[in-house]
Amino acid sequence: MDVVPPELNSLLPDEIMDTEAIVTDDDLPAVCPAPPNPLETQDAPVPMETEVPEIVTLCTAAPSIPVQRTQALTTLTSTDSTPSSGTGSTGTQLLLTPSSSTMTLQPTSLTLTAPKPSSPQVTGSLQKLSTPLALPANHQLILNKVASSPGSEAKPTMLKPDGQKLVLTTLGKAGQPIVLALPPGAGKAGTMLSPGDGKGQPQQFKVVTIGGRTDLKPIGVQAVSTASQLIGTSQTAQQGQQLKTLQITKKIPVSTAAPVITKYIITKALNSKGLTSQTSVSPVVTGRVLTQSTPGTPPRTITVADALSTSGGSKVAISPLKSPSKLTVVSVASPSPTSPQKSVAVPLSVALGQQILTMQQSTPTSPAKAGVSLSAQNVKPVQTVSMGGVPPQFKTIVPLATPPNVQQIQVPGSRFHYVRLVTASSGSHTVTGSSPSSVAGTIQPAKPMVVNSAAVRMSVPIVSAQTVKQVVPKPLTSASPQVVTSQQQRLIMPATPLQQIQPLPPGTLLAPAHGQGNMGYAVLSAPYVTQLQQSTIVTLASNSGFSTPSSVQTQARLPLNGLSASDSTSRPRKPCNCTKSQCLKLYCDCFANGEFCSNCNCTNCFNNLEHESERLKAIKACLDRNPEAFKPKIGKGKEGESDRRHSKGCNCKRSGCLKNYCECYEAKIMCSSICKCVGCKNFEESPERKTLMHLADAAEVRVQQQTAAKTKLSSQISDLLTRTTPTISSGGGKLPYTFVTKEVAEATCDCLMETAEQAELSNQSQAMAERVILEEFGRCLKRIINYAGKAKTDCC
DNA sequence: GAGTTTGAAACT
DNA sequence: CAGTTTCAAACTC
Repeated sequence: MDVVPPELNSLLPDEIMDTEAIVTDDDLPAVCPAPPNPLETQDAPVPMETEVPEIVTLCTAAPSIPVQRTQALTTLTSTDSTPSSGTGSTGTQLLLTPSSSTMTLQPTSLTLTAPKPSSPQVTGSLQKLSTPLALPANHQLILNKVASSPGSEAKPTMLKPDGQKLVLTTLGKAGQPIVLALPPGAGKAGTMLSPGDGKGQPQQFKVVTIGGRTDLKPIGVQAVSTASQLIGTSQTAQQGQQLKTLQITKKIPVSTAAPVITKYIITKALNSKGLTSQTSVSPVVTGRVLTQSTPGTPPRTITVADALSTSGGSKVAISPLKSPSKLTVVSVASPSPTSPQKSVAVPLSVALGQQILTMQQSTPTSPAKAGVSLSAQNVKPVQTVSMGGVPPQFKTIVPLATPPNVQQIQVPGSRFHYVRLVTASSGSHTVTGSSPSSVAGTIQPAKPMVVNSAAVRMSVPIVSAQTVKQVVPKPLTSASPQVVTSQQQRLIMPATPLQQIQPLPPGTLLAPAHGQGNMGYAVLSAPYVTQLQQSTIVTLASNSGFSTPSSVQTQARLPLNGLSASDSTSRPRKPCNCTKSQCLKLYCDCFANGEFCSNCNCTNCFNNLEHESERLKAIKACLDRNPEAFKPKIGKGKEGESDRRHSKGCNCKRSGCLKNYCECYEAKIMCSSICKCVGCKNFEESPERKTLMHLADAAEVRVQQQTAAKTKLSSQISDLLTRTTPTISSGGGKLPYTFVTKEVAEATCDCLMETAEQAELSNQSQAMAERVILEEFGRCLKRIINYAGKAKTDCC
């Protein structure tokens, strides 16, 4: 069994997990469908967003590349999702030619094409990257733009403020990591990545390196420096950004070769201002990196294909959450082709906020082909259905056509919840454990195609999505359904406290992975994980050859609502009790919050994966009625007003806005000018409100004090009794001291507290109260001793 | 826990 | 857009 290495968790930058660091952008479209793939005509055309997503395609240009499986990644092409895009003189090209002898890559070219005519930066600029890459020693290739158009680097303005830098890194395979960095100029091309929302958001710069040797850290460093340069040159606003490099070492079994130690180096840009919203991390999938979330950037599709033969095709979709939220990366296993030479084009489709990054594996049958073809068009496995007006958070990707088994793994101390999806073909692998030390062991040596992935959370901008894309499960078209012994799917899902994220509906995409790669990845939002937990897991287990379904059952289960136990306690979600709405109307809080119902008391609930189609219809209906239906009701008020206010205002008539019927009061905010309430008492100077507040505060303090007192008392009593009992005798002999249980101590505390309260209520003096309490305590002790003695006697 | 009240959502 | 109905949560007893 593969277990997500705990190291991934520990090594992942905090910012990744920090939802607060996520930048939200309402303008981002939820999902960017990948451009139709000419090669895969059977797929229905992917609906396009209103905003045309740009696509970045990484593909290997050299079909004839020597079989050394390694970096087939040769071409990076970013094009507008528009089919016709990409032609234009405006394209920017980056040429990369690895000079390192150690590199198995054929001289290739990295081409970035930004078809956006409107972006001046891109226009007519052809940039070449210095091909002679340094670092042959460590097998690292870092692409830097050697000659860039004068404007690109020199002019920070060239980059849109919110422009995002695209850093493509590595794919390195055994000891040959490659880092591709798109310089600002390229980023321009990157305009594709950062469409001009004009939000002025700082660029994000992330470098992720996967695979390669253990000594890759330097790469990260270098990448960092590069990134820093880029940042410094391209974006003035982002000065002071810091980069962190994470290194994750994994042993990745290769099909026929000995296991290779692969290191994941995640370099992230940190905003010196506090790591906040500007940080994002490129998801690392199966040794591939692909994505960057770019808050404020328009929908874009990035497709990357690399020559990694070991990985299975997969698609990754990250659905934007209503607000920053956690994303889950799910690896999807698919039948792997029999082709020994695993040259696989792996289109990765990831939707970040409005970006979709499509990873797909084309399963070439050519035995000796290291060549990788990759294009956005290969996104076929995933079908995106446009749901007009559906918010991004509802962007949904329908479960895999061939649902995998899911195994949930919770790594102690990790904020991520891992769920592994295991395809039916998987053997009887069992989870080896989540201990950090088992990293290398987490991957079955027998699984040649297993690729490591890192859990990455990306910042997902809030999208005011006008469209919803739904990914429909596609039938596996991959060639040979050869059964692979180790097809595994791993779902990595960070679970963060809900309060940190806006509840998000399923925004996930699970695309059937094709090809040899046994791993696919998808990003799931927590609700989906919950659903998977509820349904898919079991279902899949049943129909799969998975020999140890029980193991699935016994896997650490995700806490409710995708929250860890601690998280759940921090903000438990109230279960709904809907009876007539099928939980498909806004009456239902779960639905309104974009969550699946989980552990609710509802009847005839349709707010789950089993009724995804109905649910989507309902979502659409709600959005038709009110496009803002799923947006947070509590938002920022106008200038001069309170920071928080109800977006629509309340309409209370009888509650005085001082009961929880009032949405303003419930949100603990005061009514504003837009409220239409009658007899409102929920305003700053309201005496009633102040009284309520004081009462509430007093009550809260009282509860806290009582709790603290009880705890302390319990501890003291327990300690006292524990120490004294052995010597306490009743009728001679020692009493069993095990009778002082927690329950006994607590019961004693309850008695004392009750006595204290009665004394307080009867207005007794403190001295008197203390006396009464002590007397009660004495009685309690006596009773305890008596019972203990009796128990001893009975026992004897 | 049952019944009532309340206001948002849905409907007309 | 206004009035009415439906609905589920909040509240009361």
